[in-house]
Amino acid sequence: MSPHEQALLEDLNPPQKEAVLHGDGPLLVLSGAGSGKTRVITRRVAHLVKIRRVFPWRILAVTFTNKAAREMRERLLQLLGPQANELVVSTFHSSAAMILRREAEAVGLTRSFVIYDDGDQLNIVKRAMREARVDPILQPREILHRIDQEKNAARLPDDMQVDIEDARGMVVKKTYHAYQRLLRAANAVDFGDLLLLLVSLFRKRPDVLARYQQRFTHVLVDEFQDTNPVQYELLRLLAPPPSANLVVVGDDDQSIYRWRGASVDNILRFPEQYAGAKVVKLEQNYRSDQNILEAAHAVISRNRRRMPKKLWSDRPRGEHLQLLISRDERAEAQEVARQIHALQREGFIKYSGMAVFYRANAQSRVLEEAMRLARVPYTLVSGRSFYDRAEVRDAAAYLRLMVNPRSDADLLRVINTPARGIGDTTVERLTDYAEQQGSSLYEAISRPERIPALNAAATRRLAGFHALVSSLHAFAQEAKDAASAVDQMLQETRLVESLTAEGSDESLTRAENLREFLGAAQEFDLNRAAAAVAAASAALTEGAEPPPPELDAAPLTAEVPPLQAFLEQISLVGEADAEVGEGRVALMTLHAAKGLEFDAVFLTGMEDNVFPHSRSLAVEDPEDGEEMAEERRLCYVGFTRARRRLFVSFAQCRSLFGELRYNPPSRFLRDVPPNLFGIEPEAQVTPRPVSAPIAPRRRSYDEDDGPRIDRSYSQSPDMDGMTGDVRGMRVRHEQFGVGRIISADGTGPNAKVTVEFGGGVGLKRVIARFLMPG
DNA sequence: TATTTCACTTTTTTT
DNA sequence: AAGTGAAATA
Repeated sequence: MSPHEQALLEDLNPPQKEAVLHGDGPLLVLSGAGSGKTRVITRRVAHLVKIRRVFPWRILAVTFTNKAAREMRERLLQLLGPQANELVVSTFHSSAAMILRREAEAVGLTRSFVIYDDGDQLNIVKRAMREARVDPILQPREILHRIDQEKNAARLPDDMQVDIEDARGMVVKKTYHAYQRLLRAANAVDFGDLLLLLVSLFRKRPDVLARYQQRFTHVLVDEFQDTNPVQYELLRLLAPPPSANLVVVGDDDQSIYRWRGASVDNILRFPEQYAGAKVVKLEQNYRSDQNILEAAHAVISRNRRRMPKKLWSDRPRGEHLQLLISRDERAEAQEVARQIHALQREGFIKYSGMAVFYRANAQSRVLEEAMRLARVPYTLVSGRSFYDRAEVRDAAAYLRLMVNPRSDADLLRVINTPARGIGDTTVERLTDYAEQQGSSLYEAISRPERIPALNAAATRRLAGFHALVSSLHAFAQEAKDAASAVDQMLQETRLVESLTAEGSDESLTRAENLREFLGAAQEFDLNRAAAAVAAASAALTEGAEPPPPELDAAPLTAEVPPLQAFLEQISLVGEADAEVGEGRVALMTLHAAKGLEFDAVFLTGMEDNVFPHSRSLAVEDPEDGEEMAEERRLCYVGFTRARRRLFVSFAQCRSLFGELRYNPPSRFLRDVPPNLFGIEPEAQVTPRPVSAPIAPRRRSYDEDDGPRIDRSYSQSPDMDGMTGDVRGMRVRHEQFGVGRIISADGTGPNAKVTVEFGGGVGLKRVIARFLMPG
């Protein structure tokens, strides 16, 4: 074995080595959380290139999120040096977009097609509904959702099997038809199209498919459990069963995108589909201390349909999990901030090693406020908040219009931004005319005088707007980098000036955002230049043979003009990629947390209806449903992100949706054995089996119609978190019933509190951990 | 046409 | 509670 090879296999355990060394043919790597799967993928790629002499441009590594792609690219750069730049490492959507751009003509698009986001999609659906003259028995949102589902399932409108009796289905199908027509007319695609159009291209054109099959002899997929049918179909086309070199890596316990059409079956049935596939299990966890791992296992093991496996680790037991109980969501956020401070003061864990998770984005606001107040540096990892701001979207719409003036959705967005006296009436007449002519809006305003029912002023303004767009379009053809195009656009549209002129604080911030947008373009140009240099130097790398000229070895992005590439990044990547925030605590949703790890993790909002989400509880038999199973997996993902410290936190009430809601602690907390919180089973007042909760004494209390708290739960709370503002908090005690905290002393598991109980019991001093929130 | 007001929905998670 | 969209008003 060469020293090179030895270095690549160093510090890998036997199954990891097996996966890296696996020769040709399909391979399924079942990798538990924290079992080093990224390491396996990257080492395997390095091994392919360095030892097995596979050209890097023959390797396609697909991930699910941009974060994962970026991380993988970085690690490969370390392992391979500049050669790594020739690999194709990207998300499903961006690699599909790259290929689609090269083959645009074959699917009825031009190379300069644009990618529509959510909001654009909704507008198109509304238009499609009008044009298809469907009964509005379904809301546009609902229809869009169902169209998305069709796309996820790899079905075009004609593939939809709808019973003629099924009125709703027919509405969806008709709208879907019109929707696709509108997108094509606008030279635009949505997220789903990126995958679906590529699949249908590959199906219709074996010659095109063959080119890519020949090029990509090695395909690797990360997070395979989250692929949906289109994605799987794409893989099957590119790397056909049963014998292609397809490596899929995943963990059925971490499948959290069922709602988006992902199907766990893909991973469960892979060994059948690719008969003879080798299966490797990675079950040793290197990340989390025992207590954390056991808690995670306790939660996930209640799911029925799982691939058999159990993570193990030789890591120490570590610290106990900590439960934080607060009165409401503000107190919860404060408490989290306090604990963060404490951890930071201890000095073992830096801000950058901590993360706060929540189920839904709406929960982030309070947390942010508390962090700001407590002066905890944080970054909100929310995919794309910057690019979601109205002014930034306006700017992006102008850019897309520059590249592709036919993009009606973008044109409508900015036709009166900044205000130029083109009102709803004019727009309505314009769209009517364009629809009737079957032309794009841009085309229609090239001769506004032909539009009937428009007055002279409106005609003049439309002509002016047309001149603006066509001037920008002309500029875009020449633009040599993204920043100059953005700069030109900002100047000609006077977007910044009009905001500055408004003078309000808010509009000044928005103007600032636009300058930041220009900055983002400049940064993009710099990165692109650097990448070009790196790619050029890779070609000169010692020992790298030039690819045979008859083969397509060009980087997939080679011919894409800079402005288009920038737009693509905006649509597909968002800002999370920009900077993760050094020295800052990360705030994110549980979904965004997938694939990451932190020394300390705070899991907030651990309440039924929040997490598990109310939607998963709204089904007939929640505990049995696939919804609950997915929430459980999400909880598992959350727990297993933590290396050393895991804090779970809930609030006794929170204002949700405008009103105060009292939610019981999350059922997932009940699954965690109390000893993991540092509570010894002997210390329980009255131990009872979870399966047979005894009716509580104080019936009057439990007869309210609020949600029941399983009393077995009262064995577990650790009142450590109940520092600070506990006075006045309502609590409940096994024997004494409900009361209100008067005062508290001490901390930790033995903290005592004085409580005034009702029901004639009066003042009592009790140990805090025998109380539960009431 | 532009601006203001008021009723109304919205909150699951992301490419 | 806040942001959106439609109706009412200037």
